[in-house]
Amino acid sequence: MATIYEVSELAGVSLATVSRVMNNSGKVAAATRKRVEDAMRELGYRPNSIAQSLASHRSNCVGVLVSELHGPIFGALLGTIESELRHAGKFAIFSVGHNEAERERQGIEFLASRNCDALILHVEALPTEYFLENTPELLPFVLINRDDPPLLDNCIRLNNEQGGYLATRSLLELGHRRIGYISGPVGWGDADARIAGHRRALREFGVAFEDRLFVEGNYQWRSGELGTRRLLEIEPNLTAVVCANDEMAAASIRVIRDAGLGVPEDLSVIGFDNVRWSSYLEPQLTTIDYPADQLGCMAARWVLRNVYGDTGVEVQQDFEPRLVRRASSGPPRGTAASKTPLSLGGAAAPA
Amino acid sequence: MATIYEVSELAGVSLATVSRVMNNSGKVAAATRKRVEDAMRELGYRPNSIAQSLASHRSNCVGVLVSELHGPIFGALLGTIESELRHAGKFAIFSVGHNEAERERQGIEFLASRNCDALILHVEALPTEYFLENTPELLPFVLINRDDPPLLDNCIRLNNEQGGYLATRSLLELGHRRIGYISGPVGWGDADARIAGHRRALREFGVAFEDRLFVEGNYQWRSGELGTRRLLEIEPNLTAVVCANDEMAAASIRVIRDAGLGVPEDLSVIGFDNVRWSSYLEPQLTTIDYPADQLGCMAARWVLRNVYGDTGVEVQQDFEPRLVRRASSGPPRGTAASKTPLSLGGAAAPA
DNA sequence: GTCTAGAATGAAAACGGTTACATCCACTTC
DNA sequence: GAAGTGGATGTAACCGTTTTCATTCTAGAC
Repeated sequence: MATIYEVSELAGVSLATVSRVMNNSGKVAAATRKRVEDAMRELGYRPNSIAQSLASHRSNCVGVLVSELHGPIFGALLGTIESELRHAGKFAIFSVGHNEAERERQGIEFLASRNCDALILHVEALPTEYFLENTPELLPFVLINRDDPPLLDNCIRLNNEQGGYLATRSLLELGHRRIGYISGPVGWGDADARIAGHRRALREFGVAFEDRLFVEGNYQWRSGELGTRRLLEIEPNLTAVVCANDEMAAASIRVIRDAGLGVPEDLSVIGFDNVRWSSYLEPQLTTIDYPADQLGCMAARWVLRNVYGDTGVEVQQDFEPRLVRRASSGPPRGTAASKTPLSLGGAAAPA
Repeated sequence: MATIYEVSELAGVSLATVSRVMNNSGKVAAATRKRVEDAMRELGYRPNSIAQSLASHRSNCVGVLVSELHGPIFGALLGTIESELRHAGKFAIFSVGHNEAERERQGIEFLASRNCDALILHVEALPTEYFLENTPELLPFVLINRDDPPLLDNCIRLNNEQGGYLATRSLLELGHRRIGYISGPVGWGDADARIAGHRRALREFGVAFEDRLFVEGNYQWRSGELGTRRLLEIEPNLTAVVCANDEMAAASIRVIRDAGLGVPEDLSVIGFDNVRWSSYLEPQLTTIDYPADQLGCMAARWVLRNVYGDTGVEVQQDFEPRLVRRASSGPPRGTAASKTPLSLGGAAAPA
C-alpha cells in the first residue's frame, strides 16, 4: 500500500502539502493540488486511518452499546445509526450489554479502550450515578431511551409515560374499565414510566388502580404468557390487557385465544413498540409506536454535532409516542360502543 | 492518560520491557514484571490501541458487513459474532450493504479503509467474480450464507437446497400435490438453491414443476401478499404454499385467511428461517430453521482461527437445515391423511 | 527600488506504541 | 580459567500520519 511518502515524492512536494490536500486544510496552489491528486491516483493511495487517528487524536469511531442485538428495535436503531455515521465518514463499532450492569460497564470499557471518540449507549441496568461519577473521565456519550434529569442534555428519549398513558386511555375511551397491565421489569426507567402513564390514564377516568390487575413481566414472551393466564384466572370480568411491549402482547393474544376467547371481541390487547411483525399478527396488534429509527438517527446526529462539531445537523432529543390503532383492540362486549362506533362519545374521557 | 513512557520511567525499565509485560512476549524476570505491573496500576495506565495498531500492523478490528440490520436474522448473526470476537478481545465494526452490489462494494471499501484485519461478509448482490478478481489485494474474508465453488474455503453456509427440499417434501408427504412456491429474488444464491430443492422434491414425488405455480418474490411482505393472491386466483385447487422466507409466509397466511380460507385446513403454508416471531403467528408457522446464530459464531471463529491464528477454536463451515413442524401445515382437505395421521404412509415418498 | 503582507510550501517534531538487534551478565561446561 | 550459553534488558528504528513553526516567494504600496 502506498504511503504518504511515496505520494509526496512522486508529486515533488512535502508531506505537509500532501496532508493539506487530503484534508482540505491550509492553502494549496491549484497546480500543486492537481499534481498531488494525480500522484495519489496513480499510486492508488489510500490514507492509513490508523495513522491518522494516532496523529490527530481522532479515531473517527463511535462506539455503540445496545442491550441486545436480536429484537427488531435494535436493528432499526443500529441501522439508522450506521447510515447516519457512515454518511459523515465515521465508523460504528459495537458491543452488547445484555441488560446487566456489569456487562454494560465492561462494554463501555471495551469501547473506550478502542479510543472511540464518543459513545452511543442503550443501556438499562447502569444507574444514573455511574454516569455522574464517571463523567469527567468518560468519553462524550449520549443515552438512548433514558430520562435521567441530571443528564438531560445527554438523553435522546421517547416519552414513555405518555405512551403508557395513550395505550390505557385508548382502552378507557372505548369503554373498558377492568384493564390488566403486564409491565416490563419494575425499576427500569422505561418500564416504570409506562406504568406511570397507565396509572395517570386510570386516574383521569376515575378508575382505581388495582394491584391484582398488575403483573410484573420482563418484556419477554414467557412473562406475557404467564401474566395473561394469571389475569384471566384472577379476574373473569377482565376486558382488556395492556402489555408493555409487543412481544408480551403477542403472547397475551395467544393465551387468550387458546382459552377460547376472541380478540378483541372478548378481550382487547394492546402492545408497545410497534415492531415490524406486530402487523403480521392476527388480529393485527394495536400498539404504541416506538420510533427506534429516529432515536438512533438523532443519537448519531448528537454525536456528529457535539463531538465532531458539525453544526449543520438538526438534533431532536425528545419524541412523543403515537398510538397505532389496529385490530386487537375494540370496545368491550355489550357496550353501546361495541355496536355503533359512532356512539363512542358516550365512553370518552371526561372533559 | 498515562503513556508507556511514564510507566517505564516509574518502573525504572525501558519501553521494551513494559511492552513485553503487556503482551506477554519475550522473557521478563518475575520481579521486573511486578514492578511494571505496579507502575501500570498506580498510573491507571491503559495502552493506546491506536498506537498499538499502527506499530503492530494489527487493528484487532473485524469488519462486519450485513445486507440489512432490521430483520431477526441479522440480529442473531451480529449477536454471536460480537460475543465471539469480544471474547477474544477483538472489535467488531459494522456496515450495511442494502443488497445492492454498489453499496456492498462501498461497504467493503469503507471497512477496509479502517484497516480491519478481516471481513465477515453477508452479501447477496456482489458476484463471485468480484471476490476472485480482488482476492489478492482484499483483506482476508469469510462469506456467510454463500456457496461459491471457487471460494468454498471462505464460505460458511447453510444447505439451502436441502432446506427447500425439506419444506416441499414435508408437504408432499402429507399428500399435497398442487403446491405454490413464492421464491426470493431469482439470481440470488440462497433463493435459487431453495428453488432447486423445491424442484428436487417435486421430481422425487413425480410431480411436475409448473411455471404457473411459481411466483418470484423478494423476501418481503408485499411480495408474499401479491404472490399468494395470484396463486389463489390462478389455481383454485391449490392446497399448499411454500414461501422462501417467514415474512412472505406471514403475508401468505394473512391473505389466505382474509379470503375466508383456513390454514392449514384449506391451505398449508410453510416458511423458511424460523425467525423468532414465526411461532407468534396464528397458526404457528411451520418453517425451516436457519441457524443464523451458529453461522455468525462460526464466521467469527473462522476469523479467529485463520487470521489471528487461534487454533484452539473449532470451525464448522457447513450446516444442514432442519424442518420445524408447527401448525401452519397439515394434510390437504379430504385426504385419508387428514383424518388419520397414521395413514401417512400412503402419501409418502416412493422408496 | 524597497518594504511588507500574505500566500504557498517545507522541515521536523510529535502521536504512543512494537520489535529487531545489541548488550550485559550469571552460569555451565570442559 | 576460558569459552560458550541463554536469559534479561536496553537502544533505537519504525509505523504513517498531523501540525506547528519557519521559510520562501510574490505582488502591491509607497
